[in-house]
Amino acid sequence: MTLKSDHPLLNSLNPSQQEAVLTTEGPVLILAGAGSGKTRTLTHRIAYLIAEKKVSPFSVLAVTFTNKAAGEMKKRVLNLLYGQQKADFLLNSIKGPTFNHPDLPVIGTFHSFCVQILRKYLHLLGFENQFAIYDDTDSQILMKTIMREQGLSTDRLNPKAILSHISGAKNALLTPTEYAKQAYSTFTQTVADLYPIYQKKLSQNQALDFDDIIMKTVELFEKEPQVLADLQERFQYISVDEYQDTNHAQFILINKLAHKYRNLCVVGDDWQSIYSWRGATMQNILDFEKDYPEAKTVKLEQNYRSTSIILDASHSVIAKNKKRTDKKLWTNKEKGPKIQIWQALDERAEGGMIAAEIQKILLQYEAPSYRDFAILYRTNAQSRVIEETMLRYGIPYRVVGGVKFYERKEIKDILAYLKLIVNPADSVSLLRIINIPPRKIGSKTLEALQTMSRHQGDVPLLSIIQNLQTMAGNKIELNEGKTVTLGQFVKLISVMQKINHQYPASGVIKNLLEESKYKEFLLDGSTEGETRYENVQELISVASKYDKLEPGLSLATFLEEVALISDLDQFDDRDNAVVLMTMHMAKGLEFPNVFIAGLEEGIFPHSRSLFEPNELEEERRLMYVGMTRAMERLYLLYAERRLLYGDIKCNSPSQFLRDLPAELCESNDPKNPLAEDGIIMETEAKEGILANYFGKINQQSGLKRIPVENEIEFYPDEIPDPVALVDQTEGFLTGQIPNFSQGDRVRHRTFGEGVVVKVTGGILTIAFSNPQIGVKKLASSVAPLKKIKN
DNA sequence: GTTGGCGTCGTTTTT
DNA sequence: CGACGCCAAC
Repeated sequence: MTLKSDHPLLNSLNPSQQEAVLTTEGPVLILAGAGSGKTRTLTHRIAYLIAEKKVSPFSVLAVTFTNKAAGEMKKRVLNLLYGQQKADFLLNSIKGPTFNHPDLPVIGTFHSFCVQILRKYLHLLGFENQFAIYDDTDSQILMKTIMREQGLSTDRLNPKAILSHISGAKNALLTPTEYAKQAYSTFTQTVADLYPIYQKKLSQNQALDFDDIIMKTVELFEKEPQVLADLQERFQYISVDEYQDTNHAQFILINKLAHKYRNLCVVGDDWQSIYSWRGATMQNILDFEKDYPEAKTVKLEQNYRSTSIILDASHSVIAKNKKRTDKKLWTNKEKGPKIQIWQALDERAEGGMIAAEIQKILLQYEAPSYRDFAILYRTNAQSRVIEETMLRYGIPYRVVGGVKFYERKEIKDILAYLKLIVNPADSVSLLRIINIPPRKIGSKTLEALQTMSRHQGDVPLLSIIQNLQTMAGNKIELNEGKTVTLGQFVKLISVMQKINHQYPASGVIKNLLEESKYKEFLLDGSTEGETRYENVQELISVASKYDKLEPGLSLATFLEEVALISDLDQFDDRDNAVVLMTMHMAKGLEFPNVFIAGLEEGIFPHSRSLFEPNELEEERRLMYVGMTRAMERLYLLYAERRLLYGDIKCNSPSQFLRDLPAELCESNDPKNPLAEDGIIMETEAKEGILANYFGKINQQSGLKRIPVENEIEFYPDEIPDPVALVDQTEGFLTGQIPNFSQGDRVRHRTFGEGVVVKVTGGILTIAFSNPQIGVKKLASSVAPLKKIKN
């Protein structure tokens, strides 16, 4: 291949990247390792197509998984094409998708791209083009309603589990009939019964759930060949980012689109496939060369992100996986500091060690700022304690994900109102807010309305209420008072619909707050109410970004984007704050300093995947993703014991630590977390701690040990901390919580009931009523004990 | 119809 | 430990 390295779009790229850019025609598979300049290559390739190959931007499509990735790509492509000034101007002046813009490429997520198509063509499938988009919560409410109607108890059958099976079916493009054919158990049979009802209800509400958005688009392509042909003709050059995360439906969707011109460029890394639980099939990327035999494959193996120590260590972790392609990343970067493996006393000390280290680095080096640090974890629940520590240390932080803004009650309420205003058929939204603020419309009234709706062929509830006014003397036992109340609600909605024709999105919300009395309802004098009101104000400011659009369209566009927004999109890397997020969320990001917390068996790898080899491999890929976020320093932490689901647990250090080469690491653990026999098994809490304190010290692997710092210093002095402290003289742990005294009756999780006969420091001597167990000594701070009434 | 108290339940990752 | 659902009392 001749290298035109003097070309401005090529001269900053390495040879493999250039090759990827220059292969403009036909299918291309770019296997891009972590930190290998994947986005850079993709954006340069798109810019090259347009600027050099004179492909019309209108014919270019690039699909990503997150809005953030799409936004980033859009920004970078426009920068390359037009320079920063014009790019910024363009980005600011266009709101919403570029689907209908003649001079810009379409760069968006799978979902937003499909929504654009469906807004235009869904009527061909018997839906209205102004459909609503249901999120998980909406779907759950709907499913619960269905199950109640079907007389299925939501106690015995979990609506979430049913929905997740339906989701799986949709990801595999199975219609209710097809799903029913392969139902193999009583549970899947139940799912097979509920799936068609769920679809019918969605359709009555003129709503699609997330999976429908993809599946309906594929259905549209199948049933309307002309639509597909038009789109094939339009999108002659297609790129897909993170191809390893596509599910079957997305795979089919893209293949249909690319079928005619076959100019399909997919980019991905099977080592970073972490969404199989959501239907992603890594097989799509592994099979690309089979699906497109003429494909050109380019491997990007030079890593520009991490030090060689981080790169080598993460490589030895991923190398343990059996199912993966072979590649070897390399770097020009220096070795860098060793990976720090730290054992903390408990989850609070873990947070303390992280906070102290952040402060230490900030003092030691002038350059880093808070935004250079990320704290990653497996589950959102872990963020809480770390957050508290950050607060105590006065370190500015930002939690991405977790308690989600768009899932807050007040936000969902306002959005439900807005959805109903735009789409009066949306009865799920109606049910959510018809009695918020309280209007004395309770379950009795609603049941009556729902019955009427069913008898009239599932007419939307709002129409039922409207008709109540006209058909005087309705036969259902709704007294006049109720009819009046309901009439007021209908009036409110119709007033708001008029307002929607006069004001842009933010104006509609402001009016709504007054008209519906929702503002009064929130501002009840409590501080909590004020916070909620602030959240609503925040929503208004988001909505005001759509104020340039004409009334009506403004609100509709706002709702559409909000429905597909994720919390990652709220993450602003210009914020000067330490970032806390899950490793899933962190994919695609990079930070100079990364802490991974909670490296314990049962947490990471998660307990649910411990016994399933495929899932364990996915956990290991997640570990790989987490580690490769780090540029300079990487810290891996685990706690000796941890408060988990209300109990104190002692988990052994994560098995992934054992995959690390000792010479690349330093540890403060007196035992060796890297060695097989240094691992204590999960045991009764007390035994775990004793094993840790008196257990065999394993020195054989050559792991470099750093001086053990006094863990207590990680708790700030000024704040009294009730957590157990190490009693140096006895070598035992003395607990302050909870306080037991002689004579207390207690219940132990496994030993059953007993009586405290002696208290020495934190050690309780308990006589259990079960003679097989007898008298035991337990550490009060960690034993799973509860006081019970005498 | 609304409120609050109490008990039970389940605890992953998310476009 | 926390969210949520159910039931009993207002």
